[in-house]
Amino acid sequence: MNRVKEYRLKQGLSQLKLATAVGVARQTINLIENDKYNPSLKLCIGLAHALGTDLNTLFWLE
Amino acid sequence: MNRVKEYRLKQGLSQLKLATAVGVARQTINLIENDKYNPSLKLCIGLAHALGTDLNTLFWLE
DNA sequence: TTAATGTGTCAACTATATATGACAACAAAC
DNA sequence: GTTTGTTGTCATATATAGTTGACACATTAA
Repeated sequence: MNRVKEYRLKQGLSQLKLATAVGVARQTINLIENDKYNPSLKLCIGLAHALGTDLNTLFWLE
Repeated sequence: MNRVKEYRLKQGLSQLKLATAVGVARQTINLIENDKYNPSLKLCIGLAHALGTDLNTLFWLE
């Protein structure tokens, strides 16, 4: 589980807009949001920046 | 850049011990510490747990 | 109705994270 | 002066992250 979808919607972005903002394919965002796989650190950092937040907020769920 | 080496030494662990604690090869730890590549989120989370810290501390360097 | 837009998913491909095995070089210990 | 542990690095191999193109199914607007 992660909070990518929550923060994406908070910013009013579609999967496609977030994907192009971050330089990946739309499917990649979709798979991450649905926990279908395991993104790279570089992509996680890109997502955190694009969504105005940080790694812990998006991916560190204790 | 990341703080994996710093926190590994803080815990008195060798690359090998950290690698086996986290379930990867020693070379993988070595490459991450020397910024030779881009680990997966799952591995980053494993490292954070093994080193008693969190994602932001290890990988969110602003 | 038709046209957009957003999402979920599939198949096939390419790029790269990670594994395995090995070697050199150094240090500390014996 | 040779063992033992640690690190850096190489080369080859495999698993999987991420791409591209496409389709179905909604919802909303014209």
